[in-house]
Amino acid sequence: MSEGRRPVTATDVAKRAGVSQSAVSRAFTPGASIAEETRRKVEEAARALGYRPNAIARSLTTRRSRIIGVAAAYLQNQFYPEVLEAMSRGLRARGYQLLLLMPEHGRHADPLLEEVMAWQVDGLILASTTLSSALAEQCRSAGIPVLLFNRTTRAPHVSSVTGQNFRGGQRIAELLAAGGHRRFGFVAGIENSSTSRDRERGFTTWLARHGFAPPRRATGHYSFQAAAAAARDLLRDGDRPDAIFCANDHMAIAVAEVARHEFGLRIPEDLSLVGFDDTAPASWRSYALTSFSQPLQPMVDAAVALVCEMIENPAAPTRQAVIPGELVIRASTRLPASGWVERDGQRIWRGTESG
Amino acid sequence: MSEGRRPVTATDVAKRAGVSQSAVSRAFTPGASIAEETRRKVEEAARALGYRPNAIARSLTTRRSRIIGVAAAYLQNQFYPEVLEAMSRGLRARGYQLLLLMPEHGRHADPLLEEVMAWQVDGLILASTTLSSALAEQCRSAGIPVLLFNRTTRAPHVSSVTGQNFRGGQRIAELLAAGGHRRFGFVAGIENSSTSRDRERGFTTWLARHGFAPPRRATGHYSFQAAAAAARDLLRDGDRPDAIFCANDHMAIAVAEVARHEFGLRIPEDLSLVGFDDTAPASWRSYALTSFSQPLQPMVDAAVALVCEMIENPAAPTRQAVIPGELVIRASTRLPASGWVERDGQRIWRGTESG
DNA sequence: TTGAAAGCGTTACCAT
DNA sequence: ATGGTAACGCTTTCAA
Repeated sequence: MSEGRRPVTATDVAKRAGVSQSAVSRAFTPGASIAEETRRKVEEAARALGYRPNAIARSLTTRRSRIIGVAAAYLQNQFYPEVLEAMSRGLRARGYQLLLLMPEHGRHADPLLEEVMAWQVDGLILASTTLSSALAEQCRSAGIPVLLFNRTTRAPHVSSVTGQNFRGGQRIAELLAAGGHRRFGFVAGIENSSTSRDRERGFTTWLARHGFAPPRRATGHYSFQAAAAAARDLLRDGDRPDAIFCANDHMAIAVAEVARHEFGLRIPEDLSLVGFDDTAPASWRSYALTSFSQPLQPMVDAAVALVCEMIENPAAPTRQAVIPGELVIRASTRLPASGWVERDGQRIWRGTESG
Repeated sequence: MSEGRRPVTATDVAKRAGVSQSAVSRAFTPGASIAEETRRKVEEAARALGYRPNAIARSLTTRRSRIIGVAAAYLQNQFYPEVLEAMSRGLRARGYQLLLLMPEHGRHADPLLEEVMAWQVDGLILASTTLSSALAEQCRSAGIPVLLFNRTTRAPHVSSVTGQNFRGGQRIAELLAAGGHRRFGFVAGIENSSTSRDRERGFTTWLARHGFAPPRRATGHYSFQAAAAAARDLLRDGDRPDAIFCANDHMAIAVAEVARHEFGLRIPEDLSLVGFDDTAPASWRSYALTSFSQPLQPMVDAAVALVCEMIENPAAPTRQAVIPGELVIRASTRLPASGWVERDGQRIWRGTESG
């Protein structure tokens, strides 16, 4: 009620508890040496006054903000919101806050650098395939730990967490070939995205090695609209693919819509379709999209652990964590006679090769 | 290169520029009185040293963090990620950062209070229908401006930004009645959510006033799985509804899946379906969901403007902003002979009543 | 317009 | 274990 109430400080608490302000600080510092009796008095006074340590002042003296910047973009793709949600929880569990950094639409993430530096973030997670590598480089050279999530960069010595992009692409080629397909298509994400590139390389490498013609390709820029356009491109002429692998589920859904509703194709009778990520919509019955999974929680757990480790031990060597996924077979692709197992009500592609 | 490089401070810049540290501060403070020549010298030195003002230190003295806490949950619903994205950009444009606060799964948002207080956020946006009102109350009484987004609360004197929930519900009833439906169903979100309640009230009020039987109802808890279960409930017995209004698109999609794939119903021949929010998936051809829109950008713009206003003028009266939407008719409902107009390739329900 | 100096609310380092 | 005191990096008086 009293409007002009000044926020309660440690000094207020100290006064009330009859101890020094330092003692109050100790009472709120986990490992500090303080008598049980003193702590009790402080806690009581703090409770009575409604005191909470000021994180900003603390950051100033400790020179650690306990803030992690997370740069994201492209939240239309269901994968990222769920990542964000899990990251926020994961970081919080370790006492960090998540500062959300969204680049302006122009796609250059570099203005974000201002915020990153100004707020002295303890670490930065780049959770977007589309963000510029320059930002990562600048932060690194400013001594801020940078972790790439769901992407890598050409520059070595940058830690990252990704799924099995290359292997996923291979597995998908395997499954489609086993399903009797011969004319393949690929819808890429953004061209210079490592994620899309690796998935494509896995796909084409396997096909080439097994004597198949290279897939026709089009670019979907990770966007729904652009992926729809890419689908029109691939499906237009007579020699259209009978199986299309899209660099992620979000684009695969766009392709499914175009194939069905604009070209009247049946999936998988006329066209098999595979995505990547295994996001929620992939399991919606209308799409029943075969997809190589990127297990959310393990990936996020790894990212949180890694970034914390980098903060605590800046000298630690960089690491590229690759979290294993699996190819979940649904109704958008033909089911080969063998090569898969059933587990928890899902069909998992085991592959035709050992290993 | 040099590992142990200490961050550059204003004092470093001052030394190099041959001015006082205060002058450096002024050079970076928009309205400050400083000679052009001095500013130039400071800027040059700052550039040379790579100086950026430390936002944390600034916050400590100004007693304004320029951080807005945004509490969200339920990012599975496409509406919220897009809100988050727009909010981050909108806040940034006004010099604020977005601290993402995700409650633990237990659904009690109250532990978030710790962070809100510790970080001295300048304002708090509660962007989730499911977050506890208690948090809002505690913040308000701590003098932190609170804005409810896409929800309201029983307590008066809390500012909010919502869509036209009540009116939307009415419009939907109108459209369905005009389409010749007689047996209505409603899938609620979380029971004590103002948003779901208002939408339902609009729906049932209109139906009652026009002599229709009240809709059968089930609860989807804003969750995909629960909404699917609700659909099974509503569709199971012989006297099933021939039109279902779901409190949001996310649940409507779940209902569509169940109706089609478990009950073999055709939409809209056997069952009309309406959602709310008009999120991206609503326009996907496989669903073509009729939906009352909540225009994202206007809602977010209003929220950002409002929260900034509350920060700058804490004495300002509270406001409940209601952002108008419209009922977009797609193929998931029968199209009445009249009552709608075509605009930008979309069919908009104009209604049978004036006003 | 400018510089000196006093905070802002903590933590960290001293002695004690 | 405790209290005093010096930072932390900035903004904001206040004199000059």
